[in-house]
Amino acid sequence: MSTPQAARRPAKAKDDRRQALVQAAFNEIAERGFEGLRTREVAAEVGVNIATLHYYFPTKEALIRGVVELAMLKFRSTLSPHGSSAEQLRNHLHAVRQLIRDEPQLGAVMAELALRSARDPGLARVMEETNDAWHRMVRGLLRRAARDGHLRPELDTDDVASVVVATLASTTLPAISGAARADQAVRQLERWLGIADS
Amino acid sequence: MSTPQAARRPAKAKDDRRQALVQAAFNEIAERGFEGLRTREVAAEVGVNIATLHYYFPTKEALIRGVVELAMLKFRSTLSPHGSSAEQLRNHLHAVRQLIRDEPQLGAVMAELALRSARDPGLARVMEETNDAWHRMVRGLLRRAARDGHLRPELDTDDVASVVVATLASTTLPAISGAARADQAVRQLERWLGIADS
Amino acid sequence: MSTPQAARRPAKAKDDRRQALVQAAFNEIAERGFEGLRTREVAAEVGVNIATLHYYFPTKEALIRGVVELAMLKFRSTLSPHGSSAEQLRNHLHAVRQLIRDEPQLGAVMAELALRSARDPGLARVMEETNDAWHRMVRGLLRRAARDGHLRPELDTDDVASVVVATLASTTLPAISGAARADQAVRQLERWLGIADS
Amino acid sequence: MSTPQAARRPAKAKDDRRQALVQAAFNEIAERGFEGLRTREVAAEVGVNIATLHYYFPTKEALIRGVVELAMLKFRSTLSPHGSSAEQLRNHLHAVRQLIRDEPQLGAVMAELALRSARDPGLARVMEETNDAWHRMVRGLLRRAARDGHLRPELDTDDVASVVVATLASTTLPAISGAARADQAVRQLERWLGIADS
DNA sequence: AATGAATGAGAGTTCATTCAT
DNA sequence: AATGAATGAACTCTCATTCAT
Repeated sequence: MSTPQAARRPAKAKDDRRQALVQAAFNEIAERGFEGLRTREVAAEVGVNIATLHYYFPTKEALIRGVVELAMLKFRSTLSPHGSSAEQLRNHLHAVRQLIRDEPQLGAVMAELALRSARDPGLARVMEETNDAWHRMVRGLLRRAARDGHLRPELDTDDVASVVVATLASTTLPAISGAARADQAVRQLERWLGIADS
Repeated sequence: MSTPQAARRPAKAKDDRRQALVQAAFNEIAERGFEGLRTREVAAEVGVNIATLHYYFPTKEALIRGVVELAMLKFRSTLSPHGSSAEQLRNHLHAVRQLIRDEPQLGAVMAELALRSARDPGLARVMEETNDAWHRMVRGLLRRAARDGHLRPELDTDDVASVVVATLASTTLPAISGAARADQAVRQLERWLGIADS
Repeated sequence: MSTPQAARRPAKAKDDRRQALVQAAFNEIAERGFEGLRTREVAAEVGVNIATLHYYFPTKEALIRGVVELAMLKFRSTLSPHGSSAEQLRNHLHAVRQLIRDEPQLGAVMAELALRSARDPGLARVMEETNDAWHRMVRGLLRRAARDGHLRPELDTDDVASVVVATLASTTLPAISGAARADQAVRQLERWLGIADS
Repeated sequence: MSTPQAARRPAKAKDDRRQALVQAAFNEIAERGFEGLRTREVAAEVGVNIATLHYYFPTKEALIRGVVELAMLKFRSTLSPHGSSAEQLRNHLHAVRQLIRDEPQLGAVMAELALRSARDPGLARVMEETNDAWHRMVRGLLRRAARDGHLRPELDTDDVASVVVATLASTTLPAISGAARADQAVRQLERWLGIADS
């Protein structure tokens, strides 16, 4: 039906539209919460008919699963450490802090997903995996820093990782941890870890 | 017709039913989130007609405001410190940790409210007040502990309070901070503060 | 509990409250139409509980029947002719015109009742009686005026009465016959009848 | 699949259903008044789901505005005079009289709208425009008739038009102006205007 | 005589989903 | 691949009415 050479790449176009719908749903959840997520609004944001949305996602739940994937993708892409061994820990703290500051939508969606996972075992599994990966990564950074002498060796890296992750995670709840408080917390974390700038 | 002791107190009865409805709504939010809050379900849980619910609360929003009050009451009642000056800090950490562990519903509702406050300025104000009070209280405990020599004096109590509050607050997101992780985080906090049990 | 002299006149008091409720319902119908008649609003206007209204009027329909009575009473009290034989006709035109102008509420209620009578045979009978009485009265005035030489004798008093009643009745529909138009119509009627002032 | 003549016209089909819903609402108002207008009943009369009604009309008020348009259309289509100059006036009286007789529903709806316009400024404007147009048209007929010598020249055409319109309008209130009375009134109007048949 | 509390039935409206085209 | 039209189920809210006191 289409020559290999000048083929209209249907799979690609289809994927584009799928992604556009997922991104629109992501935006809606960030702005209005699951409480205010309306499939019609998502379709309208992309400029397609509501029936078209159901062509790509048979149910609202399927669309939400798409949002979960997207959110995990966005979040995990920030996790990978970079920079020299000594700086990776501080880099990570700053990266996550900045991620939530620059794209608060991701924080909002992550928090919405965290709450929803209490009622959705499948989602709970996904969230747990992501969270475990995060915890392991932070713990790895801590161990390396300790080995390199940048950290007091008597620290239990598992426990410290829990505080780090907990503190960073709480920045997704703006009502509880305002921007200023989030900065204070991260700064104090750096002091305790002995990796403060100055 | 009624003994003085068990006298019928109509005002009390009305308050009772109001509270029963608020508590039922509280439970529903904890279990299903705002996403799944249905007035009919709330009425059914109390065993009254949906019209009766609207007799006490003209709108769903009014009912939700009732839930906000209840949640704030429940949470603030845990804030008041107790115990000797030296132990108050540790007591508080344990009290909040235990509160979320024993009544995870309160944690769930607090987190739901935190997310909702992003779309509800009135709620945002209430949450901010409560949170500020919490922060101030923790900071007060830290200052007293520092003055009494139980804490390293060079610590910035404002920043440390932010970490403490952030860590404790994150325990309301079970998906991010499982029970074990929450315990680890609190333990590490105690170590850093120098108030560990053993 | 009360001496015979200073007796609380229960029958009278009861009637007073009944009448207050009917008058309040009358006002509501005038302001919002049957479409907007709410028993709770009627009770509130009188300052009593909704259950008290149902003590006096078992159903909404019973209250409406009270309003019908009141409207008929108010309207019929304007019908009785007065003044010298020669002036009675003009007096009547002016009286009705002024009644609707001064108490537009009565006009509104009469029109509401007129429409409702299409669906309420009992009301239709009452309205027909009142209207027939009105028509007969106008016709009587016309006949007397003709007999006294104040009117052209060749007029068919029945037909003329129909025009007079129709024209006056239409003043209850403000949307169709504004105040100015109503005045014009009455003036022209007087000219045709030869009873104009100047 | 479809002949050019009976081609499926989607735009037309949509309009058809819209009109069917408006006509059904029109019928309901005529039969039960605004007091008894139920959207579910309207949808049922057309044989569609209540949600379908809301697909075409987002709110009940929007549906009512459709009814207003329809009523105005129906009424105004009768206004255009026809016949020779001398007969136009009589034709109009008969046409309106017959309209209300043959389609009493239109009369009922017009009266309902007249009453409602007291509480609905937008509707009041529409009614006033239609009514003014009617009044002007009747006055125009009167002036032409006077010019052509068919009418006594001393008549104030504005005032006479008011009586004519008022009398005809009152025929929409069956309770006040029964069929026989309406005929009498129109007959007498013709006599006064000197345009009676015999 | 009067009321606060409660309710059944039903109102308008919303929403995810389906289906013919 | 896409859509306009349609729907069933459910939602919040209303209202006349009832009942124990």
